[in-house]
Amino acid sequence: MAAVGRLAGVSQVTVSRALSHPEKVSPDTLQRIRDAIEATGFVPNALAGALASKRSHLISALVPSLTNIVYASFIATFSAQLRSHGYQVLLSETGFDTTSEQDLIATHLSRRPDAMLLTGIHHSQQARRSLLGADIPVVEVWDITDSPIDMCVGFNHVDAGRAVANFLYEQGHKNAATITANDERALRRQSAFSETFTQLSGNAVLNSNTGGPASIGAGRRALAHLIDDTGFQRGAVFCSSDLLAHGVLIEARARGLCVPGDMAVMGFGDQDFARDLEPALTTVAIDRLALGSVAAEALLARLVRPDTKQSIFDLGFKILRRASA
Amino acid sequence: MAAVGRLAGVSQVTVSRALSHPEKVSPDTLQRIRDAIEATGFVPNALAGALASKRSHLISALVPSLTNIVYASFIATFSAQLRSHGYQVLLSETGFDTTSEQDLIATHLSRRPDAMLLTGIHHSQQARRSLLGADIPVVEVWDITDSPIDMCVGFNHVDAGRAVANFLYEQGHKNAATITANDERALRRQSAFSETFTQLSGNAVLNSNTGGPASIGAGRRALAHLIDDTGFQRGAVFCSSDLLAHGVLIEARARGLCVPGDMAVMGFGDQDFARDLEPALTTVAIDRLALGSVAAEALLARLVRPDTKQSIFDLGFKILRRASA
DNA sequence: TTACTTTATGTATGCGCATACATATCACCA
DNA sequence: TGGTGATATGTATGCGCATACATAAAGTAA
Repeated sequence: MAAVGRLAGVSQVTVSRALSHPEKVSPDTLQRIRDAIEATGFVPNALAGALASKRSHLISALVPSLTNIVYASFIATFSAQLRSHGYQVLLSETGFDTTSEQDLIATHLSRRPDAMLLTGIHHSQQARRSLLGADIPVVEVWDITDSPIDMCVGFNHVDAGRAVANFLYEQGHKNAATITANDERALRRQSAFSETFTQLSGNAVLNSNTGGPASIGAGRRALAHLIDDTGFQRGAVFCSSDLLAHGVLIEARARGLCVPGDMAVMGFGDQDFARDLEPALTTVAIDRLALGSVAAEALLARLVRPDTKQSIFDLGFKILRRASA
Repeated sequence: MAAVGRLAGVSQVTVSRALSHPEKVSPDTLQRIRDAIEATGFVPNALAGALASKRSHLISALVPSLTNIVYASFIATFSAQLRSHGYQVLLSETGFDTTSEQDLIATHLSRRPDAMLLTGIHHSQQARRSLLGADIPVVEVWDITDSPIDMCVGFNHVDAGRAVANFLYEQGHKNAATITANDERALRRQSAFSETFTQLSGNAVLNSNTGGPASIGAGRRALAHLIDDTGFQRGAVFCSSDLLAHGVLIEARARGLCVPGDMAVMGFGDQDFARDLEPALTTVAIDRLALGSVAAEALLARLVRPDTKQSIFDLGFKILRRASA
């Protein structure tokens, strides 16, 4: 920066100003500085800038999995929104484990992010302490709670499970099964569903857990297991993700079962392919774009005015009735 | 760090050493320092550390799209591998546009990454210049070239297209069509396929471009278009991604076409669901995990010994014959 | 014992920038 | 003409750490 200044005939400070407050520099000086930057190929050192100004323009984000399109898509929105405000996102995968999340939080905090996004509302005590100590805006997404670390953006998973139970019961189903990935929030929806459905129909729900992440293959295998090993035959199947539901659809067809005639299938998430399946998948829509952008807005608001009050954003959900249930 | 030192009765330097070279600090001093760190909740400032040491332990990665599982999955491996060596990955989405890539490169370089990963081998001239100027290891992935900026890890897309053409021709197909997403590498495979297949069979290939990213819906619509508007009826369909092929399978079934009896379908990528479709998808397997880890290893090697010589890693591809073709 | 090495720690310094404050110049009005 | 305020630029400083170098203490071989 000093070298650029020398070339433009000004001091380092003026170069700094030309970059961050161009309106405070006279037009011709500005031009000379810009020419000098061009000529030298100067790239400002954001590390030094952050150290001096105590603002890193970095926002850290922790998601369970990058390969899960559900997280990837909302992070894409989140990042784009923040980028347009001059922030960069430092992204890491935590897995579904609060201890590894805790380590990552410490690592991320060492980069002095201006704010942080976490997935879910369950974090280790140590993690909460670090975050509180860091004194930066924090947004927890994909779930809501009355006592967020700072802010939260999401929806109520218990309500969602209940709503699906009511919906399927009202469609006339008396029997139901669930297929759920190994994900705390999905399990919460599952038990809410199960409880409500049993209460309505008087019949127990066959709950199953794939023991891993959601995938088409896992959905196929889960349905096969449900039919072959537990004798499930007719009724509704509520899957914790569209991906599982998709696998269920494939397996059902391979077995000659008619959906929704023999078996109604519901997914969760309204992923882009849901409408393109045969039959089109009935599912629960979550506005993932809104999730990403509301989370970004919330952080930005806090960064501008640290006393911004609203801290709980319930984005809700919507049952999308299509052909499969 | 000075405060921690005061509490432990040592200077700031000793604290710094305790953190980065614990073997150079006497055991009891080390313990006192660790207790002090624990007591104060001290989190080292990586920005200052990077500024002083000129090593940021940050590696920047630019991919076209985070929501494309194909990129997400190899980046997951790449990140995990680097994390285990003490590096963090700063990830951004470039879209499929070299100008926006160029801007992102500048932004990323301002954070002084120790190395950079780029997707593909086509970059703006300006981008190449910045990268060369930054003087850091660079790895370009998903493609290979004789003249990488620094290193490249991938496979030959022209060879892949040709191999698929040979494969389908040998299966006895005389007619073929292609459905390709709007992606430079996919288009290169398409034209290689097309040229080779025409040469072998004497018949022109019906090429189509979805004009956007690959998706199940796009695959369905593309097949519908192929059949309704261009009269394609029997033959082989080579899709630029498994996702498109999946859509083709659904549309074919919806139209009562038998796969592979009436129409053979090939995908590309061997995504996890390919084996779980009905019929199971014949596709081209790319070892994405290897891609991520070889790229990470290549960068790590360069970081340790800057004169490491090998710079082109051809990972190849493999045609996986399953039921759909 | 001397001289030399090893181990443990401290002092001084600077990485590259942003900020507070000082200074200089100029326009403008009384 | 002096005084006031606005505009443009510069000087001094420190952000929090890592590194080179200096020093002190203890061990080692002759």
